[in-house]
Amino acid sequence: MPATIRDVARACGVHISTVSRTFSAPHLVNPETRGRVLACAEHLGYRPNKAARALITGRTHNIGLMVADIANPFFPPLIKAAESQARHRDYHIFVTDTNEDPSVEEELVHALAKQVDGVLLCSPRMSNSLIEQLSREVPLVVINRQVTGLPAVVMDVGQGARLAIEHLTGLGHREIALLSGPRGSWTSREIRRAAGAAARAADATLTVLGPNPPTEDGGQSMADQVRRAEVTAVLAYNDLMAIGLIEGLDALGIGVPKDISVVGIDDISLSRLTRPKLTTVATPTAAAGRTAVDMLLQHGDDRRTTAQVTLQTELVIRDSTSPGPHCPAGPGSTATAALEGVAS
Amino acid sequence: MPATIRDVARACGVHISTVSRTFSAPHLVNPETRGRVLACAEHLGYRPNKAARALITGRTHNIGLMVADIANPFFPPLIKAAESQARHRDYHIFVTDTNEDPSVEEELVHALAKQVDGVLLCSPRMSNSLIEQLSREVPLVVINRQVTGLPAVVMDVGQGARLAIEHLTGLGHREIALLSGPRGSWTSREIRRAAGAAARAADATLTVLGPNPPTEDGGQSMADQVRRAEVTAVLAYNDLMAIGLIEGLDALGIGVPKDISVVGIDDISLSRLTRPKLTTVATPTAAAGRTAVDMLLQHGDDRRTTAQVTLQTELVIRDSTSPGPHCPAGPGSTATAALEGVAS
DNA sequence: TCCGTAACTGCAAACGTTTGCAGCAGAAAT
DNA sequence: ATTTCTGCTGCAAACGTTTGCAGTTACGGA
Repeated sequence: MPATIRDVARACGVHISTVSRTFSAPHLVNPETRGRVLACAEHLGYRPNKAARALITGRTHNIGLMVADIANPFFPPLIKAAESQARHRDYHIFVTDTNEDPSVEEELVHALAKQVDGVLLCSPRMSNSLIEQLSREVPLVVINRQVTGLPAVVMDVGQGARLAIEHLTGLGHREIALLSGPRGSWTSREIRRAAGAAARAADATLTVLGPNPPTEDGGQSMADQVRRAEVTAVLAYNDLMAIGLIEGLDALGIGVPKDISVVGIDDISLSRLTRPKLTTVATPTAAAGRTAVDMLLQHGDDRRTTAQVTLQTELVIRDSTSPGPHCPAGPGSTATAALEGVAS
Repeated sequence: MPATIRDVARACGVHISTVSRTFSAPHLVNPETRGRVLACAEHLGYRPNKAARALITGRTHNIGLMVADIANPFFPPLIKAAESQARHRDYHIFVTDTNEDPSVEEELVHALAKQVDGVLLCSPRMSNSLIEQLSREVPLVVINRQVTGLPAVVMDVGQGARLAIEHLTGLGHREIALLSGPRGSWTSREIRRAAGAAARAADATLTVLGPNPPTEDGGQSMADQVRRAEVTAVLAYNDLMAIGLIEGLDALGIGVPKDISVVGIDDISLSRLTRPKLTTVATPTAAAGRTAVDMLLQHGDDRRTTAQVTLQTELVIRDSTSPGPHCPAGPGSTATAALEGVAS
C-alpha cells in the first residue's frame, strides 16, 4: 500500500536508481530532475524503506540499548545521554527492558541483531561466554561490566564502595552490613570485593546480606535481617534499596541516621527528596551513556578498538549517616572482616 | 561475515528453501533432514536475518513505543505492561524517548516505520494532522489522546480531575489553582476542561497557571506564583509537578496540607514515599499499556478496528489535602469559575 | 499393473533498496 | 575536427530471505 521507489520512478518517468540517488546521494542528480523526483515523492507520500536499505548497506543508523529495569531511576539519565549523543551522530536509540531476566536478554539481542548497528548492554546479567558468543552476531558494548575482548565502559563502583566504607568507619562504625545486589551482577561483586577490602583495612566487620532484587521492595524486606545483624551502618547495592531499607527500618521503629546509618549507590534524583536525604555514591551515568555510544560508533570504523573506559565515582554526604557508637576510634572492634552470604 | 542461509544450504547439501522451511515451517521438512540442517546451522552459528525476513513477510514482530520522557516515573509501569503483553504474543517492544519535542516525535516515527509492525504513541505532542499523515506510513495507536480514525486508549483523566476538584471543594476550598501541563498536551486540555466545569458546579474559582514543563522543576518553580495567586488548594497536571510544588512551597515556609492542599495526577510509586504522602488521581497505566498492545495487534488483522477504549481513574486520598478555610460549606465563595492562563 | 496421493524438496520470483559499471550528451581542451 | 572530460542517467546484480508451484519418490489401493 505505501508507495515504493518504483511508483515514484514510474510517476515521473525516470529510472529507480535516479530516485534512489535523489535521496541517498543528491549531488549525483541534476537539480531539475531532483526537483521533479522530490515533487512526485512528496505527492505519493513516498519514504525510503529503511529495512530494505539496511539489507544492502548493512547500516541501519539505529542503536539498541538494553537495560535491566526501566523503572529503576538509575537508567533514565544514562538513556537520555545516550540518546542525545546518538542524535548528534544521526543515530536513533531503541531501548529494551529485560526484566532482570538473563534469558530475555539473550532473546532481545537476537531480536535487535539485524535491526540495529550495535547494542549497548547495560549491567547485563548473562554469562561472559554468552556475551562473547552474541558479540559475533552484532557489535556489543558493555556498560558496568568487563568482558575480555569487548569494549566496555565501567563506573568505578569499587572505588565508590571504598569511599562509602571509609566514610562510615571514619564516623566510628565498626559493624557494617552490605545489602548485595542481584545474582549475576558484576557490579555487585565489585562492590563486595572493594567494600570487604576497605572494611578489613579499617578493622571493621562487614556482613553481606543477599543477593537481593535491586528494588525498593528488595531493601524494605531486608529491614528485619538488618536489625538482627546488629550493625550500626549499612551500605546498599543501590539507592532504591537504601530508600526501601530506610522505610522498612522506620516501620520497625529504628531511626536513620539516629540508630543506623545508611549509604546508597547511584545518586538517583530521588535521593535528594527523601527524608532523610540519602548519603550516596554518585555514579557518572550520563557520561557513561555518551561514552558507550561513542565507543560503539568508532568501533564500527576501527574493528579492534576494544578499549575499556573507567569513569570515577564520588561520595555525596547528605543526612542518612551520622557518627556511630565508638566515636573517633574506640576499642572493641573486631580485627577481621567477615564475608558471608550467598555467593553470586 | 555472519553465516547466511546459503552457507548453511551449501554446508549440508540442500537447497536454501529447505533451510528456510526448517526455521519458519519445520513441519514441512523431513525430520532427518531438519536435524542435519539444524546441526549445520548450529555449527556455523547461523541466525535468520530478521530484516530480510521482514522485507518479504511484511512482519517484524516488533512494536515501537514512543514516550515523551522516559525519566518520568509515570511511564515505566506502562512500558513494562506493554512489554509483558507483547512478549506473550511473541513480539518485542522498542522504546524511544522524544524529549518532549514534537519534531523529534515525527523523526522517530519515520525511523521506526519499517522496523516495527506498529507504533504506540504515548501522550504525543504533535498535531492531529501530522499524526493522521504518519498513520499512513505505519499503523499507530495513540495513548492519552484522541485522533479521529485512529485506535486510541485514553485514561479518563477528565473524570479524575473532576473527582479531585470535588474532593477539594468538599473540604471547603473555594480558591483553587490548576498547574497546567505542557503546551500541546491533550491530557492537559482535558484536565483543564473538566476541572473548570467541576469548579463552576461547586461555585469555586479556578485559576490556571501555565503551561509548565511536566517535571519536578516545573512544579517547584511555580511555588511563588501559587502563593501570589492566594489559593488554598492546587491541582497539578501530574505527581511530579505536585511533588516539586510541595518542595517549593516548603522552601517558602508554606506548609502542605496545613496552609495549602495539593493534589497530583498519575499516582506514581514515588507519591507513597514523599512526606506528606500525596493525594492523587490514580491512572490505570499498566492496563493502558496492555490494551494498546492488544489493539495494535488485532488492528493488524482487521483493518477497520478503530475503537477508542476509555479506562477509568480513581482518587487516592492521602496526606497532602486537608479541610480548607470555609469548612463544610461557608458563604463568601464566588459564583464564577475563572479560566485564565496561556492557551495551549 | 496402474494410478492417485502424500510427503518431501528444488526452482525461481519476489520484497525495496543500493551501487558499480557503462552509455550518452555536451562542453572544454587540443 | 578530434579527443578528453564532466555531469547525468540507465542497467542489472546484488542483499538474505519467503513462498507458490512443480517435480520426484515411495506407497497403498483398486
